[in-house]
Amino acid sequence: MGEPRKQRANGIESRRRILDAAVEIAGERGYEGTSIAAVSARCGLPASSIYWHFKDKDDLIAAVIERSFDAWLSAMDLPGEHSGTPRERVEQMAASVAKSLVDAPDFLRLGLMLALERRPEEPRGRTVFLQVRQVARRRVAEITAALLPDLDDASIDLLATYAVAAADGLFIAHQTDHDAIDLIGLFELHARLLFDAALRLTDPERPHP
Amino acid sequence: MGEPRKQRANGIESRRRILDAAVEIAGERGYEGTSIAAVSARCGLPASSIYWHFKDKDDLIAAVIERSFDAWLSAMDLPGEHSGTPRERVEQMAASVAKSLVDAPDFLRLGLMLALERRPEEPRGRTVFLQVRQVARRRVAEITAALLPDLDDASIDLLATYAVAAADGLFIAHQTDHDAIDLIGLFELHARLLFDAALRLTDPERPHP
DNA sequence: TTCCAACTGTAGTGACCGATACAGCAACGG
DNA sequence: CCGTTGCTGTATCGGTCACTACAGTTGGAA
Repeated sequence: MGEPRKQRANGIESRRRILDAAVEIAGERGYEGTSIAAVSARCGLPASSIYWHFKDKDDLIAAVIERSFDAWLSAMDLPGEHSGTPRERVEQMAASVAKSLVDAPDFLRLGLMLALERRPEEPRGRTVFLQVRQVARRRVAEITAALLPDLDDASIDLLATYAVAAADGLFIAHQTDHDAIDLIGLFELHARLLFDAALRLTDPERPHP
Repeated sequence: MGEPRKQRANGIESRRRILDAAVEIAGERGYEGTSIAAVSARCGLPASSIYWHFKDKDDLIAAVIERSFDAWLSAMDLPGEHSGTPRERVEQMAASVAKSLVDAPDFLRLGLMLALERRPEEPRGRTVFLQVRQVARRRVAEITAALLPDLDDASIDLLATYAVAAADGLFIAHQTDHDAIDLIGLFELHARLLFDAALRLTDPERPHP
């Protein structure tokens, strides 16, 4: 069997243009509001090209989510070195996440839009988003456990759930009221609150500050 | 001039049925996905009745938001008595908000769905939601200032913004993963984190816990 | 009883929806 | 040169969209 035939140059280029247009429109108008005609008009390619690259509209949206997720991951450079105190490491992580969300907001933006919907036949992009997000939550739980070994499992789970859920909320506030919200500052506060809470949970007898 | 003619009994009843159907469908499928035909099918009234009660689709969605807001407000019984320590009062408020969001989730649910969209011609329901939410944020800031008079304005603003934004995130987590998320417990944690952070902000020299 | 406002039912409007059929074109391997 | 493959252009499908025209129907006021 022959190797897969090399695709022509403007094939991947067209796919990129379609996804670029789709991520814009989906971010403006949601799943249902993303019409193929609108994507076609914005990227300058006919509908038949969109349907050549993607099976159907659901497949297109799922591809948008997946590409946005990759872009977000590479925008977020988690500090690999285990440097500094645990508190500093938590603050570094929060800053890194905040910066990545400012630079590559599409993934969380579209994902949350899909997540809030509950249509009878769930879009594939929604399940992809929820799965990825579940993985992220577990990662946060692992890191929390590594930084604060004294925490019991229930506390770790509660903290991790709170950490990512609240981060979603801060992100939405930033997206909704772009000018008035300092996302970086909010994530700094978020990190401090979380760390203090973690310390309190390790030693419930600690007096209130 | 005669007094406004009393409307017939099943006029308001029909209006209620339309709104009930619309809030369900809008909560499932978002703004664009809420078709008049679907609302008509679910409430059993023809499209012409919907257009008699509401000017157009935008007006219907706005009415849904407004009614959901009223329902949410009356589901949230904020403790009027200034009883207990400030810490206890904050925890009571958080519990009250959490309970109201479990009992009457439609307002925040639909509002956040609309808030995340950015269509060129903004739906009226979205502006209504954002305005109401801004008022709520100011109320939180006022209460914070009253409970902790030593806080400067910038800290109050930061805390209030964080408080409502994070609450949104917790709510979304609960809506998205209804079974695995204990919204009441998360709001308890939320209240404690906020109060500790407020204390820290009043006295930055306070040693870390 | 008559009248009129408050609705409801029927039957559409043109525009748009997602999706497809299919011919045509460019570029490559042979 | 040919044939195959990757991709685009045109044209259209049946279905659904928001919305409307308009003729009932109902019930209280006069």
